[in-house]
Amino acid sequence: MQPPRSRGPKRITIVDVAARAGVSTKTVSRVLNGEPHVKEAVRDKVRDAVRALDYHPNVMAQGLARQRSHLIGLVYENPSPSYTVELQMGVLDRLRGEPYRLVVLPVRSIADHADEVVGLLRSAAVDGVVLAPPASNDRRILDELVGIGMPFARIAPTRWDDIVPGVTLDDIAAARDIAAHVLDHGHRRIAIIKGDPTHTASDARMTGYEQAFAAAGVAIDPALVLDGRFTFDSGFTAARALLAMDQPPTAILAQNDDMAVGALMAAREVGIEVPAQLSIVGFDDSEIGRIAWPRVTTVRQPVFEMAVSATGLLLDQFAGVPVPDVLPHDHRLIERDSVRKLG
Amino acid sequence: MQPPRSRGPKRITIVDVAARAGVSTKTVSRVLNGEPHVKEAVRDKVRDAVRALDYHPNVMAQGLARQRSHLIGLVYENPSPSYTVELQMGVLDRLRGEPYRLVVLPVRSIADHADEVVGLLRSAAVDGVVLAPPASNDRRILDELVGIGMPFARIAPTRWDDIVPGVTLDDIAAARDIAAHVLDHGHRRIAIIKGDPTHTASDARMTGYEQAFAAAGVAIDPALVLDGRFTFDSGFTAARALLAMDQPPTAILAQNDDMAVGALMAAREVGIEVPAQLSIVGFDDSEIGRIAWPRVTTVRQPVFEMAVSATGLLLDQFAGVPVPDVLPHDHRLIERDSVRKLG
DNA sequence: TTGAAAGCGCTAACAC
DNA sequence: GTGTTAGCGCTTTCAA
Repeated sequence: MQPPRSRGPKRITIVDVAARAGVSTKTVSRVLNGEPHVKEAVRDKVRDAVRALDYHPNVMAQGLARQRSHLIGLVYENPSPSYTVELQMGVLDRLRGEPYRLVVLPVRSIADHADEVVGLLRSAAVDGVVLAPPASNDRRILDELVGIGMPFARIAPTRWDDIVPGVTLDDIAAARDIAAHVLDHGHRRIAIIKGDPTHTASDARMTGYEQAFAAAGVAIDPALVLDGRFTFDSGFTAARALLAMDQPPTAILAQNDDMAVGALMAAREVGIEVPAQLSIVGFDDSEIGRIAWPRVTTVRQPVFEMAVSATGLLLDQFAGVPVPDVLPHDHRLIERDSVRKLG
Repeated sequence: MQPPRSRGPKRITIVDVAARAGVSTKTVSRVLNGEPHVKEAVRDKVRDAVRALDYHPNVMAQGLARQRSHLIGLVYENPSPSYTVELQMGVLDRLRGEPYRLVVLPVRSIADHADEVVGLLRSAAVDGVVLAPPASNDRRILDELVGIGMPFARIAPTRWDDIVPGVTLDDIAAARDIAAHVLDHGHRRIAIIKGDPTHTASDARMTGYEQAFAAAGVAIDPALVLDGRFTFDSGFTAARALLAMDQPPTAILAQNDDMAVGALMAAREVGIEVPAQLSIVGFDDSEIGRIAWPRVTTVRQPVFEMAVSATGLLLDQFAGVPVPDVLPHDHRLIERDSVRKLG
């Protein structure tokens, strides 16, 4: 294929439409934007001209003139694919039918690149941004955003610092519930696979676990607490180490479903049956936990719905509608087949 | 949260930078865009002013002036999440470090909305677009794109019609290989779960199956051929129907991995063991097939790499570099644990 | 109800 | 090397 590929003939502009309809460009603009004060007859003439010429407004010119791009950004890290997918689907779902497009802005490591994120947003010319964890918890990013006056919506931050709006989930309570569930089933030698240490959710969930252990009067064995990365592979690796111990745990609390399924795979590789010999629970209620075998018991975090809500928060800000500071979302224990009653 | 949220003080423009640096706006522009013919001393002055003012170019103004948005679109349907994720990651991977952003443009049903796709692209103001199947096969979309001179790259179309460029995979050969693999293992009563009927890949893969069956002298039983949708659920449903038959198949060819894993789940629900009592194979080599149990035998389609290549094709077009018409990618049989030798 | 003209912030063409 | 002057295509005063 040869390069030149000229951009075709000259583009049709609002001037052409105005000329053809015999009106001014301002009138065309009025019709296009549904503004009042145009006679119906004139409206029709303009619409005919638009159709006849197959006119499409130049979005960048519009953007320049009205100072908005009709683009929104989604900033996220990429640890768990299942989380990311739901997140994105939620945003897209809310955007359906709205005159806004989604620009995806994955950031390798928010912790390492926090100072570049806002520059990224400016250069992407987005009107606003949905911040997934851990960006939703990054003080530098938030402060800068407030500084330049760019609207945002925070997803599931672990602390607010009076920076709003956002949607929330009680990570601590959710983690407490799932840990309590495992403790209730008689497990005492329980391992924990934490998420990415740079995500504050990892600490929040750990806190929830600790509360449940304390309530049950059980001590957490530090030797059984490992760091993961929220990925399948990291769960696999951590579980393999755990299961190779002299005194392997009877249950594993993984801080998300990807890692739980990774742990499942590790158990299988060494011939340990779940849940017969080992119980495993996750966190999130991702697709991956539903299709695994056995299906993993988890605590549901409504990621899709939170993404929908957060996007709504953004759209409302654009519309000048007052928005609530915090939109809470509920977690829910989902009992499936990966936990067994002990003793 | 209250709405007004003023857009802050007036934005800093190139004029401010020029004034502060004591040069013309054009010179600032030159420095910013790394153009030659500027004295090093002047360059420094401009850079200092940029830093001091925390100046960020207005992307829409740039876009309007140079007639490019630095946005690229990705058009896809959403049947298989695992496919979509890999696709998107491939595009994003290629875009890393490039001054282009990705706008995701999911379309519910390409077949039903083909005529709206190009309008969508225009209104998204993208410079070019990566077309995933089935959009990459839609003649209307392609013709319109050629008509308005918008660069594109087709991913794995099943027929070219001289509309290039794109990346390709031999769906027929890949399907033939995986079917032959199952036939080689002695299976004769083989069911087929096809993909979405509106995707031409479904027919191409079917053709590959037929060739393998013909070569083995085996007839395809039409009663064992069911339509799926490329989703886990559709694979589950189809397999359940298959396994409820008086004479259930001994093997299932699913046209992608999501459906294969769905079939796996269906088998488990009725107590049929895979691969002991039933062999199942997929197509794609998606993440889902690797984490399932047993891990599913499949034929690899390098979706990620194809997305990378396609995006490269687009960037090269922007750069005016001549690009190859077709970039072929290879498939590869991946033997795992879901097929058993019969008899 | 409609239009003329002045931006929006940047780059391109052409001087100097 | 550097600056001047037009646009890019649309929306917005503000008149009429």
